[in-house]
Amino acid sequence: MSNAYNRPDQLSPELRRRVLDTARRLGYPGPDPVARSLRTRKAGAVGLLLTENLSYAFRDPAAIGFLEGLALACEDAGTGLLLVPANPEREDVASVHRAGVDGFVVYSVPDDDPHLAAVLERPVPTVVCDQPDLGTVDRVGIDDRGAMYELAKHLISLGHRRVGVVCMRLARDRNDGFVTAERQHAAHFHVQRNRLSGLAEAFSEAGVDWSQVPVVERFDHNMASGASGAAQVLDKDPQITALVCTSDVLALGAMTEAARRGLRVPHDLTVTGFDGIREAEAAGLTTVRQPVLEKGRAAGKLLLDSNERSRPRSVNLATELIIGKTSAAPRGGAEERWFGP
Amino acid sequence: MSNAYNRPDQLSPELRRRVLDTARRLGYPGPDPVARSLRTRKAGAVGLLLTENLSYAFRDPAAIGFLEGLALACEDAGTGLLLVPANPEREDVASVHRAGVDGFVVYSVPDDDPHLAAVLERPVPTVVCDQPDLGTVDRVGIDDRGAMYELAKHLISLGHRRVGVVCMRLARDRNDGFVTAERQHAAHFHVQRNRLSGLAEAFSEAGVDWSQVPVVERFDHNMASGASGAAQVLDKDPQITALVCTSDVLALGAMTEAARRGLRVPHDLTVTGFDGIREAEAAGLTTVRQPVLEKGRAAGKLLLDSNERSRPRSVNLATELIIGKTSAAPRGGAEERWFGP
DNA sequence: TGAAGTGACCGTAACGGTTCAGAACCAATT
DNA sequence: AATTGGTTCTGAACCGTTACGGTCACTTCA
Repeated sequence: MSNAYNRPDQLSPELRRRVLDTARRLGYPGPDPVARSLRTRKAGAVGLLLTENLSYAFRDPAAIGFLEGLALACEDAGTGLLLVPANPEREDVASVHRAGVDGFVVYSVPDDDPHLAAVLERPVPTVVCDQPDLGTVDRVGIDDRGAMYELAKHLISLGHRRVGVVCMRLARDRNDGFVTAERQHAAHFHVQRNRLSGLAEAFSEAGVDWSQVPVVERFDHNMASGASGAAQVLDKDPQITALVCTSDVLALGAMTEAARRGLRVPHDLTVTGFDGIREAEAAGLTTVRQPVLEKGRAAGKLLLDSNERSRPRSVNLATELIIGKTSAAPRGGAEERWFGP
Repeated sequence: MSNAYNRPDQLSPELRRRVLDTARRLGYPGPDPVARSLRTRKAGAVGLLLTENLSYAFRDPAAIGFLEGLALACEDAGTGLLLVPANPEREDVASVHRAGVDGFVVYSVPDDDPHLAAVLERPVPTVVCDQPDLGTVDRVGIDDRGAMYELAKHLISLGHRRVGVVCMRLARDRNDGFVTAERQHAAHFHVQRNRLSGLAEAFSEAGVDWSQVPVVERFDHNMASGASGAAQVLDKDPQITALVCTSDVLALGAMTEAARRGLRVPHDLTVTGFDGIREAEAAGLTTVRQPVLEKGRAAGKLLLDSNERSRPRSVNLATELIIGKTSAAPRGGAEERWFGP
């Protein structure tokens, strides 16, 4: 039977035809993929776990780029891509247990996410992306810390000393407001933690007391968050000359808030982002470009040819500092601001 | 055993603990999802089939919106979403046979796509989207024909009589060039066929000989196609006053070509799109807005509560004609063009 | 004291394929 | 006639789980 469908050379054409005929006559719908998977121990799909609601993957430009790259790797291998629903609100990891996949890609979830723990318990190869190196599974990412350090050096060389920061969520709990040094240091999101730490290091080296720098966190990642975060920072210290955002989306939001306040970018305020999404390029944003598509593709490749016996691999992709037209030297003295718009 | 994991109430806490303990000691990785699926006849995932390479889904704005809506419906139901790799170049439908899913959503594939045929043979509920009503499975879509008819009426009322068209691929074979009446009529993509037919009807009613209207087809769907398609139409008949594109992406590309030629939109040339994507709104494009996200969500909902015994449902969502700033009455006489730039 | 009732626990039969060993068959060689 | 070799075909084991019915001990009530 199975042979008739999958191994035509194993039997005579006549028998094959007869088998297939009666199969059709009996209304047999063809081999059941699940039963086949059980026997062959191959699901023909890889699972993708992300920190956010499933639909978030289609709203965030960087996530979309990552997905596109991952999808490219999958279709090259003829593998399906299963988006695993992992509601971050609930601790329900059943969806991870239920996923019939040959491996997992985990994209930017908090270190202590129960879904991640559930994935690691599954006896299938796993690639984590934008996560700390666990030592036990493959990893792909960038040098977030170094890239942000370089961006900060750029701002410092322009003369910025009084800055503010808007960052994405740092942990699973919602904290829309200022961030303590404590919380910065203990952030559960690898990416955010390292970007902040790169910033802190560069500015500390330049003699800035980092503990005095206003850092505002936003749970939701969209332009509105960037705008309101920027507002909160600017309210706290109107004299900052540069606003560093840990993502382009936040930075684009911050730009709208600056415009709303009549602050000209970069003349009155320097704004920087991170990611290098298309919209940022169009806006001429100073940012760090990271190869999101390549990241997805690399993750897929790593997963799909994981030789059981190779030690966990760790891949760092290159980033590029993009100096756009949203960064410039600060205006003369801060007191000038009194005569500003 | 199974009970220890899934049915804590069926056994004493003490035994449960003991079972789980020894399971851990023996290195038992938890119940196998594939075997579970086989037994329970539930895969916990729905499959998505689209006409293009998998990664296309993440490049096309309308497809992204659809996916987001579908993902929303899935996460509401706690279901996974499996992207089925269906390379349109190859006739290989194995990926459809291999997909362990509880149902399929088919999004905008050609009528004669072998993958679609393979899906229909699978004994699982299916929802087709942007496809003709097959009568046997659920369908969700819009009134492409009516919406385009309405758009055409708008152009006609502005005074346009000499127009050109750039459309997306009409069949599985690549035909980057002019389209015969034959090919328009026999188009295998339901959406394109109906949009063209709505156009043809409206303009025919207005006394235009549709067989003389230049219609250009592009296989790849991106802005570059829109630009080159516009170029081809304008080369053929420089005197057209309006360029109708069957998607916003094509229209945005057409706008760049118009700009390159020094044609001011809408003063020298009216350009219209279809879909109502964000970028079109930003550009002030005259277009038909369709609720792509709702379409995805509706498809998911339909699939996820498909009562076995209900007759196939057909859902048409409402569209809205958006009159932007890329459409206006044609300039005086066409001969004026001779003094143009 | 015995019958009936209640839980907790256990054993087994599918689920629907794939795989592989070996049976059956036929032809050719010794 | 018996051995060998090769091909085609059949049957059974296995993949790992869940559903279900049955056993067993223990309680309750007449």
